[in-house]
Amino acid sequence: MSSPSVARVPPAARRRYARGEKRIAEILEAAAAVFAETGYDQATTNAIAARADVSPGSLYQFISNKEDIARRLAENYEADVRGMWAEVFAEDAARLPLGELLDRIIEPVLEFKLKRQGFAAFFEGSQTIPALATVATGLHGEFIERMRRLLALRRPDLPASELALSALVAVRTFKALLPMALDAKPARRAAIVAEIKRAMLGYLEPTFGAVR
Amino acid sequence: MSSPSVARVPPAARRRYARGEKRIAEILEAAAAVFAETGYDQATTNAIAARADVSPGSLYQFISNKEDIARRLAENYEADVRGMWAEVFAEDAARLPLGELLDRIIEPVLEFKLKRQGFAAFFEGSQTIPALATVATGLHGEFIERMRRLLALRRPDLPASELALSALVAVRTFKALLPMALDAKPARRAAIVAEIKRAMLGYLEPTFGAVR
Amino acid sequence: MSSPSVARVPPAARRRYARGEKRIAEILEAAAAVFAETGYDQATTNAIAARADVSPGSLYQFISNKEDIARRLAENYEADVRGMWAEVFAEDAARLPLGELLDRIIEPVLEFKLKRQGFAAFFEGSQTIPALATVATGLHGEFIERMRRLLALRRPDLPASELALSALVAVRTFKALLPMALDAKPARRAAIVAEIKRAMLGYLEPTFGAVR
Amino acid sequence: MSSPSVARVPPAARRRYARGEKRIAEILEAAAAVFAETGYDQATTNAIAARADVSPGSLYQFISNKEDIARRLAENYEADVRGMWAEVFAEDAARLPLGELLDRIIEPVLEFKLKRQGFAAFFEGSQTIPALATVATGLHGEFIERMRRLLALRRPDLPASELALSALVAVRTFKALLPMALDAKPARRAAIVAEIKRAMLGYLEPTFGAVR
DNA sequence: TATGAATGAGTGTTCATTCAT
DNA sequence: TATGAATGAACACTCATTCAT
Repeated sequence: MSSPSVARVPPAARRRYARGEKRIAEILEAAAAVFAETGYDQATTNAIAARADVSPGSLYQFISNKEDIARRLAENYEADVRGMWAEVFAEDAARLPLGELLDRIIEPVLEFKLKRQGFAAFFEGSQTIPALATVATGLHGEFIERMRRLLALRRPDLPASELALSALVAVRTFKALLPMALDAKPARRAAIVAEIKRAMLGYLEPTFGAVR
Repeated sequence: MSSPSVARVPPAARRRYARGEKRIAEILEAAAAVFAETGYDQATTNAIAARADVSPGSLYQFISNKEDIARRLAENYEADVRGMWAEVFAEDAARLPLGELLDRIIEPVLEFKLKRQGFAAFFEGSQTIPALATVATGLHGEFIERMRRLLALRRPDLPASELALSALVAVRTFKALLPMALDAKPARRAAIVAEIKRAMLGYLEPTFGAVR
Repeated sequence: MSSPSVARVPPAARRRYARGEKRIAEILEAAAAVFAETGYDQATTNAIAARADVSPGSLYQFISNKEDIARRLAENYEADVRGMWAEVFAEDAARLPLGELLDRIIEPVLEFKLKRQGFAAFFEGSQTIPALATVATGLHGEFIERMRRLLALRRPDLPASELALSALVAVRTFKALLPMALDAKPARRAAIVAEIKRAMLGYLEPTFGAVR
Repeated sequence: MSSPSVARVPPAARRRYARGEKRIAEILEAAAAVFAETGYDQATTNAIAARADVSPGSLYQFISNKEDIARRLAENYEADVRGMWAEVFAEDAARLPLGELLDRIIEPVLEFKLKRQGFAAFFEGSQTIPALATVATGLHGEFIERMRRLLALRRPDLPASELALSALVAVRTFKALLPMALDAKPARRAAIVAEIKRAMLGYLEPTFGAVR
């Protein structure tokens, strides 16, 4: 997860602080795994503690309750997603040929989700846990919005509603197809990615294929 | 939910039996609502009993445990889906022009899910509940398989792997886009359905558009 | 504890209701004992359940949490105290000679507290438990107010502030001395009661002894 | 709190020792405040440590456990009470007119309790904490005994049991009325003290008023 | 068959105390 | 000596399930 900058702090304090930070990271990592395996409700704080090789009490030295763990995970995940997006949706993206643009998006998102395997799926499907639902919904909306802006730059002549709908469909399709690549054996992955790209191209090409 | 055939049973026993069946149906209906609202883990058997206007003890006259409720719901749901599919994927479907074929699929599935609103979403997202996961995965696989067979009839010349992949992509895309129509205000629904169709056509047309 | 009137309820429902009532009474009795022995904080709900010969879960069939037990105990105690007062402070009390008036008060209060031994002491000293503090403070204030009114009837010529102060002092003194009688061996009790009366007479006589 | 004599110890050790003493004093002061505010059970050692500006671990450098804090506080309180009593119950007290004797007692005790406000009340009401109950009971008994001796000097002719009872009643009454003065606004205090004195005089005068 | 009280294992959380640094 | 993270037994409370009526 993203590590905050460490500077201008006396070294002793930093060491102590760092210990706590490390523990939190361990706990969150354990929690991510347990959540991914069993779901939020079935996940017991004791199981998380055990997985993090920590006593039940230690959990509460750093987090304030079970939902707080979820919230922190969500926030870390959110920050990481934003970090990835910063590169994916860089300024020049709109000027790329559609095929290259899709490569530019599919590749890093796939890589990102591969690294977070289980948790990403858990996160995406957690509409019943308020702490996660808010973040997930927000990120989803932001993804669509970024896509919409990209499409708008290519076809400023299209009505807003059409642009919005295209972005929505594109993002939903993409999110639905990506797991095929995630779950596939590495050897098959390239072929599946190609097919995902083909599918998206098929949908977007007619309208957004040619940049003026 | 589908009611099994009732025949060749003495009338008194039948009445008793029917009464039990009715109770089960009430309980399952209540459970579907509670599950949809709160999720499986948060749903308490007491809440389900209360909603079904039945005492907690009575619940266990008809079901053997909480997971059993989920299993029965899943089985009923499965049967209903199969019933719908029987019409959707009738013999003549393969001979339809692609556009009509898509209408034939999209329309009833949308209608079906609209009727089961909350539960369908709950069912789809319950990977952590074995009783549901099995059925959901099975149905998902079957949907893909049916789609694959349909495509195979249209292009028997294509290699099996390509057909399988196309079916997979088509089904996933469809499932990902359908909620847009489900969640939309009724007035917007037709437009969204049209866009869903356009998206799927865009993907399937090049390969499966023209039946020889 | 005060039992609510039982009437105009179908007998079956009454039996069921009565069972619950009995259980609540048992639980409250057990709780009163445990609270009296260990104090509110040290008292565990499990200990209360065990003492009531009931499982931990059963406690929560009737009460909603630990504080609720305290609240109910306080309310029952309050009701019982009010019941006793109704007789003690009857209309004619103000016309009694002071000595007889004191007998009229001391005797029933002593008897009442003897029956509730431990709990009364616990109740009186529970300023840190909001559920009890409110009731205790209220009852205390009411006791003083009743005494004040009694004294006011005897000496309507005295300024209000003096009457209030006398009532305050009388009640506090009485409450402080009563435990001497409670804790004493039964044989000594009469002598101590006499001394309590003498002490109060010594304070009240000069001002309120002679009714005009 | 009373500071033990410091002498005949090498200066370095003394400084260290003194430092420890200071820490203990700070901790005990913090504990007294926390106990007074929340009660013994609700008071956490962490809260005490924080209030004493000390880490939780450091607490145990000086005290051996939570009850030990209470015990030390009780002992300090006991010592302070004894110190006050030494003056109050000096040799000449028995020869004073009763009114002056009461002044001699009421005044310093009131002042003493005013200085210890919260803790005194906490201390007095802690029958469930053995470490405090013992000391409180002991002090209470000692107060009565001192009073008894005073009364015995005035009326050596009275039977022991009567003297004991009078002392008991006097002390209990006094303790019950004193809080009225403690809780009163300073302006009202003198009037209340006068009333307390009047009440006690009313009880003691008849028997102990005139020294032979 | 229906009821709802009864059960008790299990949950999240706290906190007095210990211990590595 | 001082720190504060670590510990783990306990606690209040829940809920799927059972059982007496």
